[in-house]
Amino acid sequence: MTEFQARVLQVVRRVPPGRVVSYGGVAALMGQPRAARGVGAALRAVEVDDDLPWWRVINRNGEISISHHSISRRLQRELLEREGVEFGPTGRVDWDRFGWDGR
DNA sequence: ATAATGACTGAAT
DNA sequence: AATTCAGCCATTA
Repeated sequence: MTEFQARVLQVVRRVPPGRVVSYGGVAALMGQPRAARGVGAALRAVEVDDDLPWWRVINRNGEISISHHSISRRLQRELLEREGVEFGPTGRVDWDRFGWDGR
């Protein structure tokens, strides 16, 4: 577990149920606003435990960002909808309604 | 130490 | 509004 990964998890763990945050958002909350890609790399590498709501992290366009050949992609949307997050006709989440700013 | 790889983004088209 | 491009960055080989 790298130092960077630990800081990422620290932020992701604070995202409330029914809300979503972008990779860049997590990066910003860590005080490293340009590390959006690094956040993705960390979530890919880290071993997910029960206390890590990884599914509440999506890309800036409000879309799920896991590559299409991944099983988790379908799962992520299901987990989000289960907590009340709605996807529009284009399969995108509205930031004004479900976005989390860190408070 | 180097290079390749994407769960990224903002600006330009 | 949708696509393209060029930086950015932690991981991994």
